[in-house]
Amino acid sequence: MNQKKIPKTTIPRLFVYLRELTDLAAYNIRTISSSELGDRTNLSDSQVRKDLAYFGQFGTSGSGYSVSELKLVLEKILGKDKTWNVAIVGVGHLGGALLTYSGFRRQGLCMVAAFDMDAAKVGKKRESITIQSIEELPGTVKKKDISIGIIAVPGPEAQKVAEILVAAGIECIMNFAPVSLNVPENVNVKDVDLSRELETLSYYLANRNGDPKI
Amino acid sequence: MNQKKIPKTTIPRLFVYLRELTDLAAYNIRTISSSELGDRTNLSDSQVRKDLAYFGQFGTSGSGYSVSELKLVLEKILGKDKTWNVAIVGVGHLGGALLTYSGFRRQGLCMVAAFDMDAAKVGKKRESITIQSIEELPGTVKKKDISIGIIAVPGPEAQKVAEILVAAGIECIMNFAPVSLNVPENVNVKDVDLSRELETLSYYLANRNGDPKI
DNA sequence: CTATGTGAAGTGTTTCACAGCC
DNA sequence: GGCTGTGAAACACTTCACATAG
Repeated sequence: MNQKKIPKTTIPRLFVYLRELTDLAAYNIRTISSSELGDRTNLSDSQVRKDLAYFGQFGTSGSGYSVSELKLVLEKILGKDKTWNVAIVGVGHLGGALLTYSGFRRQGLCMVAAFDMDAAKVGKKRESITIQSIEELPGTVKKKDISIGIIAVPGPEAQKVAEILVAAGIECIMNFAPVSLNVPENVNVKDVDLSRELETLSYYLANRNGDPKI
Repeated sequence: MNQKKIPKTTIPRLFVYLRELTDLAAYNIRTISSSELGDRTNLSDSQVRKDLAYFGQFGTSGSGYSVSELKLVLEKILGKDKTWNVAIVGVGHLGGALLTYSGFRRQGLCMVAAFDMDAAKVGKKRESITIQSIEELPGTVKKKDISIGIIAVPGPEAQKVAEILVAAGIECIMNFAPVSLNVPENVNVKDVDLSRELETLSYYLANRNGDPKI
């Protein structure tokens, strides 16, 4: 086995490097060293080298990495040649914002459908996407080749929505509801709990100077 | 030194336990074992026990933990008796959604001010909060005792905003911009990069069955 | 008999430090 | 000289397994 095990933490960092390289390329910078790339991303130089070394040898001793070459390599590794169709379930404040969030499309993620349980919202349009009833989800997932589902419904509804998504064949879920979802092993769930993130920040605020003892 | 080092990963989990305990208390469930709490949060029983044991001995051998007691203990540890004032910078789609996101208030986080660089937005109201010019930030932070800042501006503006927040005395920042911020050591930054999270999900989608090699 | 609390073992990740190359 | 690629060491976190308590 030639291939070492790649830490789960490495992949998100590769996306960070890629963004930085895209910026650097725009400024016509030709080469960059691991330590400089690390400075720009708040990571250590050895971290940068190790992450990249999992996938091959792309650098040149003495001068560093070619920006354009490394950018291409990362795009290949990360599958940026492909685009993925995304559906959102729950078009409240947050869901609506995500629906219109321009950052996704730039990264090869296409928001192609939106669903809501609220009959009053069904049929309304948001940025060229017509909100559909949740009953239409399975059919739309197939028809539009959707592979990622975003859950942006209130906590108590989230598990039910997850089951509908899984039944429709979705294997990648981004969950904004503050509950722990139960899904089959083959389904990948990424929890993004905004309150919890903020709360965690505030914990450190509360225990800034004192000890974190009870 | 009586106090063992607490893993950084433990704190977010304590918030997860607390939410579950709040649910359990609402259903009048009196006691819970580590393994049952683990099942409900998708964590292992030993993980639950270890996390709690960092802060003391709250369980009873043979029967488990008292729901009400543990809930109280966690609220104390996590500083849920306090509330924190939050300001948001950047009232676009995402910032606007966060501004009106009801989940924060429930968790002791009060959104009290909003700022935007766009003069057209300044003076407008969103959910009882009047959008202010960024120049007013330092004064408002002091006047309203704001301790957490949320950055929801486009990437290129984020670093500048971070500097303004830091200069105003903010030590906790939640950053939604897809850039790595440079801030002094005493400032706590939590990056929430929605595109990156989705991209990471899609990476695993792309490499589901094949090897993740280049 | 059930379930906690906890050292010890195991696993995963990051940093160190240096040989080798440009 | 400067910088990469990489084993080895250090560190961090999770799981195991069991003595101990109700």
